[in-house]
Amino acid sequence: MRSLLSAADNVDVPTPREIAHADATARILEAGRRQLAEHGADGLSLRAVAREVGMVSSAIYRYVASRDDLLTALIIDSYDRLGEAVEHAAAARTSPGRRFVRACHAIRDWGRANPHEFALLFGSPVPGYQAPQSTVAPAARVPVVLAALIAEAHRAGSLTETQEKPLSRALAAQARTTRAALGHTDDMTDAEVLRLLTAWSTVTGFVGFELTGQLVGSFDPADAAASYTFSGVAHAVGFSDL
Amino acid sequence: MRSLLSAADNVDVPTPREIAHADATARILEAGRRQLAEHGADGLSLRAVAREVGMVSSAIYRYVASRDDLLTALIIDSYDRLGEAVEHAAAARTSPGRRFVRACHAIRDWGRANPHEFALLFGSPVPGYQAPQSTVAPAARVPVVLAALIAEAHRAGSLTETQEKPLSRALAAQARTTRAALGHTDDMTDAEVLRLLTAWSTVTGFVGFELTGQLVGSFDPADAAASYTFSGVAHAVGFSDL
DNA sequence: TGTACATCAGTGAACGCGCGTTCACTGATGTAC
DNA sequence: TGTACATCAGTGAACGCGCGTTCACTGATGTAC
Repeated sequence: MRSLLSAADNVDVPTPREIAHADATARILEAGRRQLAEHGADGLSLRAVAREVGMVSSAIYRYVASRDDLLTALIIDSYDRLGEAVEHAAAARTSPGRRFVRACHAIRDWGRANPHEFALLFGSPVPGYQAPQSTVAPAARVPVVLAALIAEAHRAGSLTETQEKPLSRALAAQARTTRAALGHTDDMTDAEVLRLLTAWSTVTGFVGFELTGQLVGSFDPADAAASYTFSGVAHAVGFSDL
Repeated sequence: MRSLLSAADNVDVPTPREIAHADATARILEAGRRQLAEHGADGLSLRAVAREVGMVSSAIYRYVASRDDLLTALIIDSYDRLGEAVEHAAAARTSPGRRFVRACHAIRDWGRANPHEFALLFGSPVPGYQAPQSTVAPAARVPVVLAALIAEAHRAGSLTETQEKPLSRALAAQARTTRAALGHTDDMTDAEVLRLLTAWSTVTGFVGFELTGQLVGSFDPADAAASYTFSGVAHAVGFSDL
């Protein structure tokens, strides 16, 4: 009976061993996250992770194929956490424009709280490391949120139509592909997706400046400048409901 | 007579030994630059540099106090090269607005040609490394160039006055300080220096996206998007002479 | 229900590596008289 | 002009370190009959 049960359950219900394995993997990821937060991507070492979870270094290989494997998992995890924070901020009950600004602030807040992770995602490419396909979807989460807000305003007709420069054929094709990838073939113009690109660049660039200390001596406590800039960004995107 | 000569010359003319020392230092910097370009900041090792210049590793310490010392020198060098490229682009014989766009492209071009250096300047903070005061002036070169173009257009009266949101007291104070630091107390408004901040953020963010592969699958060969974006940036700053 | 076997988690030692930095040294190049 | 001495460039060995990864192993936990 028991064997029958477990045979049936094996299809979807995890065995105790599988649970333990998943638990240990989670603890390793958590330790890796702490390592990453404290010492940055280059300070991430399997041996240190092992030490932190109370294993001998070789035991890690039961759960993780290599250092690069762990790093990839942490990148995906970081994208997901940032994405989650931004999605949460964008889910407020206000106008799309206000939610857009909130999303920008969420990006900044997350970056300030997790500077090394932010740098891992948007800063230097880790030498010798090539991001695999599995990071693509998580990486798109933030743009997807921003795009949804723009499309919402577009549908509501509240997005200001600025006079647009004509796009070259190549650029228009890229814009169309990108809109399709974001799921907005019909409720977003080519010019709008390009304004999204600009906005997203501005916010990331601003936060990058702040985190790498470029603003020291000018806009150093950058809260006021951030608010001003993000409002301006939303305005430039065309939101009229700020 | 010789001793008199060399005594007199010692004040400003370098002795042969000083020349040799400067030469070796230059060769070490050059090797460090190559290391940095190829393997990134974390792949930079004094031993590898020593190998490349044909010295034994300990000999490097005749010329460089430590690894961090070399890294600082390379950071300054990178800022200076980027600054030089941008200054050169901004020196063309056209309208300030067009020169501004040219400067943006120069930033992008330099970043694409020197991705690891770009990442060193604007990407992740190197773990455990604190940028010393000596990097501040070189770091300001690009903003200084952009600010000069804005001020030039301001003086010519060709800068569009958009309706500005009022600044908070704190932000206005920072804007004033920044204008003063850039040497534009009288020919630039607070709003204008904030538009500079936004523009500079956008360009850096855009180039960062491109270099870290965030644009793969959307605006991947990013030339067209870059041109479009940088024109838009210049327009947003207020240039009407594009 | 109890025994025999397979699976898996974690150990401990070892591999080879490259690193930054120190130190006592050998020669060559300059300087002072 | 020639000798005595100081300065500096570069050598070679060594230090202690932490790393990623492999491998043969011990026990404990599960599975099959």
